[in-house]
Amino acid sequence: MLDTAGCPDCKRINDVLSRVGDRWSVLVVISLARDGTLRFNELKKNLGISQRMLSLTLKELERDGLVHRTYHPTIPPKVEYTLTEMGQSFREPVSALGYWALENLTKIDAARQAYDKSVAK
Amino acid sequence: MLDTAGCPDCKRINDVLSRVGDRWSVLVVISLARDGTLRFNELKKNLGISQRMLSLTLKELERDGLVHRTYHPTIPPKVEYTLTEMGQSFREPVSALGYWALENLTKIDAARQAYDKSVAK
DNA sequence: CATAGTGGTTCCCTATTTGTTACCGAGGTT
DNA sequence: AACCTCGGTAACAAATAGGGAACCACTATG
Repeated sequence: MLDTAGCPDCKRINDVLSRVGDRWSVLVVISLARDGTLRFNELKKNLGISQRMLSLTLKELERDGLVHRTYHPTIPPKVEYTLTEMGQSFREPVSALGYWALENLTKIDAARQAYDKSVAK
Repeated sequence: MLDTAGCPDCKRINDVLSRVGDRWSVLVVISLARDGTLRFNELKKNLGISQRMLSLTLKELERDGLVHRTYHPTIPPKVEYTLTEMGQSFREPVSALGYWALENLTKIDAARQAYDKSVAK
C-alpha cells in the first residue's frame, strides 16, 4: 500500500509537503518574508503560536535550510531568525498560495454554506 | 490566545490552509488536474489512499467547491469526480509549490544531513 | 447459491500532532 | 532576597489523523 503507483511525482511532492507543508511553517516563512528579521518572542506574539510549537517549527525550518538562526549570547539572550536564500525562494510559491487563499476565502465559505444547506434539507 | 495580532492576514491564510492544505486534498487536486475525470476507485488506486480517507477528502473538497461529483445511478454505481472552476484555479499555486518542491528536494536533503551531522558531533 | 464489482459508511484502534504547564540559567532590577 | 526577561526544554494531557476490516445495496455472472 501507499506505493502511489501511477503518480510518480506524487510521492516526491508528498515528501516535500510533509516537511514544509504544515500550517506553522508556512506562517513563519510568511512572517519572516514580511519583516526580514524577527526574534523568538516576536514571532510568538505575531502568530499566536505556542512556545513549544514555535520552537519545534523553527528547529525544523533551520534543519531544512529555510531559516537561519543567529544566537547572541547576551543577558538576557537574543536570537534572531531570518530566511535563507532557499527560504526566500520559497516565498514565491507560498505567496501564490496565500493570494489564492485570500481571493477564494469568501467563495469557499459560500460553497460551504450552499453545500450544508443542500444536505440539511 | 491565538489572536494572531500583528498579522491580520495570517489568520485568514491559516483558515484556508487548514481546509485545503492537507496532504490528501492537494494530491487529489493534482490527480484530477492531470487526468480530468476520475472515478472513486481510480483515485484510490492512483494515490494509495485508504477508502475512508478518500471518502472524507472528497466530501470536504466537494463541500468547499473545489471538486464536482457526478453520480450515475447505474448498476454497479458509477461516480465521476472533476475539478470545478475554483478547483482549476487552485492548480496554479499548487503547481508552483510542486515545482518548487521538485527543484529543492535535494537541497533540503543536503541541508538536513549537514544539520544532523553538525548536531551529532 | 455464491461471488464480484462499485462507492461508500461505520466502528475500532493506534500514531502523530498540538496545546498546557512547569521549569531552567544568568544576570539585571526593585 | 525576590522577581523579571529571553529563549527555550521536558513532561503530561488532549485532540486529531489515519489505517483496517466489516458492512451496505443492487445486480450480473459463474
